[in-house]
Amino acid sequence: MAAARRPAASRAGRGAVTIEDVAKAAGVSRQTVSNVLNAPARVRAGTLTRVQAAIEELGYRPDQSARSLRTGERRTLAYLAPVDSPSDPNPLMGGFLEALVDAAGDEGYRILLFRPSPGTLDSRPAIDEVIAGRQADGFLLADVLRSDYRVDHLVRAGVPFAVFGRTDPGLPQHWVDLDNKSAMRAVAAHLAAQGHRRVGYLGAASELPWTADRREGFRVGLRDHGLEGTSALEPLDPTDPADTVEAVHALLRSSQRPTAIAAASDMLAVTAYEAIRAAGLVVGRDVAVVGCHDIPLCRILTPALTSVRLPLRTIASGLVARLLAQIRGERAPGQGLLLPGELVVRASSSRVVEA
Amino acid sequence: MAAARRPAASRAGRGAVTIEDVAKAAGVSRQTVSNVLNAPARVRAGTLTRVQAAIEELGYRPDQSARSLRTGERRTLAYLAPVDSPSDPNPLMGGFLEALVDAAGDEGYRILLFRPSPGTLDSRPAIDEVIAGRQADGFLLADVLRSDYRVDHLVRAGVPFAVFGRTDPGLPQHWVDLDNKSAMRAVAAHLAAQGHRRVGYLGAASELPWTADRREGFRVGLRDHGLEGTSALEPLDPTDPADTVEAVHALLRSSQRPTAIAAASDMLAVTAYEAIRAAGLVVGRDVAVVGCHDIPLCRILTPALTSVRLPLRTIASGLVARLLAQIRGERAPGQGLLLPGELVVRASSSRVVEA
DNA sequence: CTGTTAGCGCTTTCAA
DNA sequence: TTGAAAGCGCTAACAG
Repeated sequence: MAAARRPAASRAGRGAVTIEDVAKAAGVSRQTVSNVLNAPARVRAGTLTRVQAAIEELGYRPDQSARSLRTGERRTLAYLAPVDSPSDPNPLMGGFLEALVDAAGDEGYRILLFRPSPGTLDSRPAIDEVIAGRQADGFLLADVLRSDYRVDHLVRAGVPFAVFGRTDPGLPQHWVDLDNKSAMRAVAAHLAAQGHRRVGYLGAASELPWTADRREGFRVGLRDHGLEGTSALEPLDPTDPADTVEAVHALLRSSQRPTAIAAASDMLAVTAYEAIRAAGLVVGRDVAVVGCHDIPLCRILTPALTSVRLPLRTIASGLVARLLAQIRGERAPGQGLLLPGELVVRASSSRVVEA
Repeated sequence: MAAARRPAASRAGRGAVTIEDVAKAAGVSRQTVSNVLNAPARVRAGTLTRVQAAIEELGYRPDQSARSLRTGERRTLAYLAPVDSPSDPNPLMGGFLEALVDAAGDEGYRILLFRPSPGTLDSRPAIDEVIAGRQADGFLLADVLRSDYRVDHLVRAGVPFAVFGRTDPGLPQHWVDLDNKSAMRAVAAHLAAQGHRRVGYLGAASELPWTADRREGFRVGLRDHGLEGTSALEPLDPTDPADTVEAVHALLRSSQRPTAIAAASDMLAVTAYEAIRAAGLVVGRDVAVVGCHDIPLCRILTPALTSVRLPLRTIASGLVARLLAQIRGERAPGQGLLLPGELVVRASSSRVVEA
């Protein structure tokens, strides 16, 4: 057999089992095999099982390239990997990608990772490249800004896409987002329930929309429960811990020293831990702390950090569902999906404060 | 036209600009356009620029599926995303993937992410699926075990692949790995240089080969410098912080209390921080700490954590180079590549200890 | 229900 | 140096 003669790379390249091989083995024509795969209803039961047996036997899978060329479907979704600043990588990116691969895989789609070519800031050429090369049926984006030129570009290109986050209304888009406001309201509610009256907020300074949303949500939460908020601080450079430490110290030194601090992210919360300790106070006893994102570290810290968990799998499947609905031309399952975060209460905020 | 009837997906699907369009625009035949792309030397300078102008003008890119069908090349590398335990996600995975995408992109290749279907533990069916569907030209693997059935499977399948890590010798493989032993020797050397005499080691209990390598390297490092090592500990469940805390306490309570602790990973080091504090000691002053991996958190901690940085970009480009060499049938640039980690000294271990 | 025919967009002989 | 013809593996019409 020719196939057996080829030593290496035999299966991957030429010489792989084709639809013709299956047809021959099952004693039918190519077309019947194709029907078995794409329109089983048209095939008589007997033939069906016989062909399926042959497929199984030979380990046949349709060549994706051939199928794509014919149908125009790529069965691939392109994910634009965020230009992750090496200084502040997203520890959840790995988990999110896995969730994405699983969600897409459930629907028979694959995930193609792409990025702007190194050294380039503009993602548009990279997007155009994928479109022009017909490498994907649609696009997935994360970390979308209020006004995002990438979304703009995809809209113009007339290509299906879905985003995690969302721009200002005005641009048509299918999106999934964490309900940042409600999440932070819930944090405020939790702190109120624990008996806290004076609480501080440690915000991040970033153009990502959740920055403002979380602060606003927290503000509303304070009002809901008649809490007294020490001023919401905006460290200038969230990647510089010294800056954040200074901000926390300012909070702690204030005449109205808060008994709890809510941070806009877990990383900020960690810095708050350090600052609180440096001030001679004990986290969880003197000052409660709550973070956001629920990165793995939260469980490792002492005390373990209360945080808002991102429903990564739900986000991923929501994105895939919305994107596929467009690709298939179905009515979308609602254009946007606002997901609640899950408050995971741990030791950093579980002590009840006396009035 | 049937194609024009399709409403959305217009550019991505049918109706995209084809080689024929370019040929028409440039007033040449299809093949000439193809030659411009694949064998520019064969085309007269004048024609070349004219065709290139038309390509630019129309934004033409060859349809990947068509090209693949013809050539057998997929220009795609499949990366098997580790089955990331939700309990212990790898915070560097995002950065590693980005490095991989960049390295592959430099060579004109894309990265296809794939995983075993949810609920399945065995990656082999997923691998077979990619092979049989001819979706990739080769495979990339990480977190390889000493005896790894996935490597075994790829060898059997006769498909090109490269791994981050390596199995026991015996299986043919092209690999890139961190020189874990040397890295830990360097850590020991660093601690010796700082004047430490009694140092402890906090090991992880895992079947990943680096676990043993790092411990062994550290042991050798101790000998090199005549250091006294408190027993190397193996927390039973590295994901359970309480367990690790207990281990560190045991170290600190020992009659030969170490003045420094080297941890096999940053996460363990963080737990060591907590345990040291719980014992009423100050990290960096009473006890120096060193981690490994240099996750972003290291810079955020107080004191900032000394750690061994993984050269992710070099790892990625080394993997891609080795894989492509096989795919192209070139002689590989050396089968294995052992890379040094970079010791990043920070405040957690920069105080010099008096003798 | 099954087989025949055609062609997706591209590259690769081979001729001119 | 350029053009004509063939065909990669598959699926969608259509014919039997």
